[in-house]
Amino acid sequence: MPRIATKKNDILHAALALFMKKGIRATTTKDIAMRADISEGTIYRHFESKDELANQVFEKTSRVLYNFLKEKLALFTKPEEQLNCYVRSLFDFARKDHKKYSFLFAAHQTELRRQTRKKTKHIDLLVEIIILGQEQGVFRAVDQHLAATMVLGTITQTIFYLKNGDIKVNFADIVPEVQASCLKILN
Amino acid sequence: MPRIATKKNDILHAALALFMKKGIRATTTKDIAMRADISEGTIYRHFESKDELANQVFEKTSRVLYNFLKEKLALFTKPEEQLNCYVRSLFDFARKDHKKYSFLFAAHQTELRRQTRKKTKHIDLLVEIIILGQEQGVFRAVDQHLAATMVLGTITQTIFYLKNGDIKVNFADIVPEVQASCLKILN
Amino acid sequence: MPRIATKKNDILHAALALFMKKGIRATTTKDIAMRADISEGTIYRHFESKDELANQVFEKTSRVLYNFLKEKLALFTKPEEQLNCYVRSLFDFARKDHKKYSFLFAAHQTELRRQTRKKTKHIDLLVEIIILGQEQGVFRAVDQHLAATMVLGTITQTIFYLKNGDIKVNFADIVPEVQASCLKILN
Amino acid sequence: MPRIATKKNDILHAALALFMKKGIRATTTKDIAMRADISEGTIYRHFESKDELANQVFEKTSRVLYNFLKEKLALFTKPEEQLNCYVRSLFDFARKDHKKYSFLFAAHQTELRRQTRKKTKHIDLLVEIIILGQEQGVFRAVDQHLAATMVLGTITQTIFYLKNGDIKVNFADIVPEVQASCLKILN
DNA sequence: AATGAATGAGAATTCATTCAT
DNA sequence: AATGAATGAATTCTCATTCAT
Repeated sequence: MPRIATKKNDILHAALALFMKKGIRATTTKDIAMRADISEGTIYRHFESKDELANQVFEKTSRVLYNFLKEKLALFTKPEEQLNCYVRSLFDFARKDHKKYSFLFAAHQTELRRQTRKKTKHIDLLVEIIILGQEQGVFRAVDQHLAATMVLGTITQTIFYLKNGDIKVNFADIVPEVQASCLKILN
Repeated sequence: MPRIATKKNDILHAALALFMKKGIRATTTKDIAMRADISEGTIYRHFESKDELANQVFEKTSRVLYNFLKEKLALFTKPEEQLNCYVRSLFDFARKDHKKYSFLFAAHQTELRRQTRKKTKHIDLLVEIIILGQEQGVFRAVDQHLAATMVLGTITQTIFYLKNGDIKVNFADIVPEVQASCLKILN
Repeated sequence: MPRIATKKNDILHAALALFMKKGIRATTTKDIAMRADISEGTIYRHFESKDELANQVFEKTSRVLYNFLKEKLALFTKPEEQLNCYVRSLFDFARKDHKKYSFLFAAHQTELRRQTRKKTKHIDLLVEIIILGQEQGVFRAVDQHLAATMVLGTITQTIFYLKNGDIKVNFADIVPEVQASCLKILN
Repeated sequence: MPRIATKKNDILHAALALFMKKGIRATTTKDIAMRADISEGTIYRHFESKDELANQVFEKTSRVLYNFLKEKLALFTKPEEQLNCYVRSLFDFARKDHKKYSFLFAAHQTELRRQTRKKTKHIDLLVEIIILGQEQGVFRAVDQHLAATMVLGTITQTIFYLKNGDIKVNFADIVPEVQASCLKILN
C-alpha cells in the first residue's frame, strides 16, 4: 500500500509511531517534528491542532484496519468461516502492523476527543457476521452487539497478554484456540 | 466501607476520581488539590511525586478489587460456580465501584510506571479457578493463562461497551449471557 | 569551649555545618531540623526567620574567631611578632575549625543581610597591629586599612587555594612563606 | 565593544547583571526574562537550564578577563613590568567592567557546578610571569602557585574593600601601593 | 516549649501554538 | 508552503513559615 510521501503523510506516520509508543499526551509536537524531519510550525500548516492530528491518525488507522478486515472477509461466505477469518485476521494485523494495532486497541483512546472515539467500525463487521449466522440458524439468538463485544474482548485481551509475554503458548496454537472459543460463545 | 478521613485518603480518593475521568497525565496536581480540598503542597507531604501517587492509587484499587473478588469466591467450591461468581462479581464491582473499576480496566495503565503495571492480581484468581476445574475434569485442557485471558476479555469488553451504551440489552439479562459464554470457552 | 547543649545551640551548629557546605540559600529549614534532630517548627521558637538564624550563625562564628585571635595576640607585644602570630593563628583556625573558617571567608557572605556583613571584626585586630607598628617605626607609612586589607587578602587567598588543593607546597612551609610576604608588604 | 544584539546575548547580559547583584540562586528565571525583555520560555531555547546559563555566564566572563589581561601583558617583556601591568589591569578591569569583575571574584562561585569552578585561567597568566621572573633571577625561588595566589589575594582583597568603601585612600594612590606590595612578596 | 502537618507563594521547566521571515 | 524562534500559560515541585495540638 505505497503512499505518496508528502509532508502530511510524514507527519501522520511519525505521529502514529510516537502516539503508540508513548501515548498522545506524552508525545510533544517537537517529538513529531523531529521524527518527521520537518519543523514544528509545519504541523500547523496541515493540521489545526495536535488534537486534530491525533483524531486523523485514529481515523486513518481505523480505516486501514476496516479495509484490511473487509478484504479478508470477502473471501468467505459461511458465517463460521467468516468468524474464523475475523479472528485470524485480527491476529495477523496485530503482527504485521504492530504500530497501528497497538494504537487502535491500546490505552490511547481515552486521550482522543470523545466524538471520535465511537467510530471503531471494525466491530460492525463482526455484528454483520453474527446477524448472518443467526439468520442462517448457525449462531444462537443473542443480542448481536453483546455477542460481538464478547468475541472482540476475547480476541483483543488475548493479543494484549500475548504482547505482554504473559501467556506461554506457541503463537500458532493460539489462533485456533481463540477461534474455537469465539465459536463457542456464539453457539 | 467507612474510612478514616485523613488527608492522605482524601488525596487518594480525589486522584482516583480524576485519573479515572481524565487520565493520569491530563489530571493536574492542582485539580487533585482542589477536589481534595487541600493545598497542592500537601500532596507532596504524602507522596513523593505525582507518579508515586498514581502508582499508589493503582495498587490500592487493585487490592480492593482482589479482596472483593476473593471474598465472594470463598462462598463457592465448585469450579463452575466459582466462574459464575467471578463473572457476576466483576459486573457488580463495576456497578458498585464505578470509579475504581474504570480506573483499573480503562486505558490509564499505559500511563503508569512499568513496574506497577503487571501487578493485576485479580487474573490470578481466575487462573486458580481454571486450574481447579481442569483438575476435576470439568474444564478442558488448555493453557490456563490463555483461558483466563480470554474469559477476562469477554467480561471486561462487555462491561466497557455496556458503559458506553453501545449494547441495548437489559442489564439483568447480560450477566447470565456472559456467564454462559465464559463457561463455553472453558468446556 | 564546651557549650550547654540546648536546642538553640543544636540548631546553630547544624546550620553552620550546612551553610558552610551548601550555602545559606541551598540549605533548607528541613535540612537544619533533620541535622539538629528537632522539628522544623522549633527553629521558629528560637529564631525569627531563617535569615535571622543565618545572621546569628555569622555573628557567633565571627565572635569566636575574634576571641581566638585576640587571645593568641595577647601573648606578643612586638608588632612583627603579632603579625606573624596573626598569620599563623588564621592558618591554625582554618585547620582546627574548618567549618567556621569556611563559613566566614567563603562565599556565603553575599547571602547574608547587608547590615550584618560589615561586622567582621578580625580585620580591626590587624589594623591595630599595623598602627602599633607604624607608631614604633617598624612598618612603613601607608593607610592602615589598605595595608590590613592586602595582608588579609594574601592570607585568605592562600588558604583558599590550599584547601582547593591547587598549591603543592608542604603545609609547614607555607606559614613562614606567607608570614614573610606579609612582613614585606608592611616594610 | 558592540555585540550583535541577539536574544542569547540579551539573556547572558541580563543574567550577568543579576547574578552579580543577587547571586545565582537568588536570581529567578523570571527576573532574567524581565530584564532581558523576553519571555521565560525563551531562556530554555538557548540554555538547557538555569545552571547551564550560569556556567556559560561564568565561562564567557572568565574568557573576557583572560583576553583583556593577555592583551595588556603583551605590551611588556620584563617580569617586573608585567607584574605591575597585571596589577593595574585588574584594577582597571574592576572599574571598567564592574559587573563582570564582581561576578568573577565575588562569592558566587560556590553556586556554580563544581566542574566549572576551577577554570579561572587568569591566575595562569600570573604564574607565567612569576616563572619568567624566577628564570631571570629577578624574583626569589618560591612555589609559583603559592606566590601567584598570594599576589592575587593581595589585589582582589584590596579591590573588594575598596568597593565596599572601607578604605579611605585616593584611588590613584592605591595602585602603586599594591604594585609595590606585590613586588615585595616576590623579591 | 515542641511538634509536624498544612499552607501557599513562588520556583524551574515544558510545550502547544503563533508569527515574522 | 516552510521555518524555527518566541511566546506564555500551565505544570510539577519546593520550602519558609504558620498553627492546631
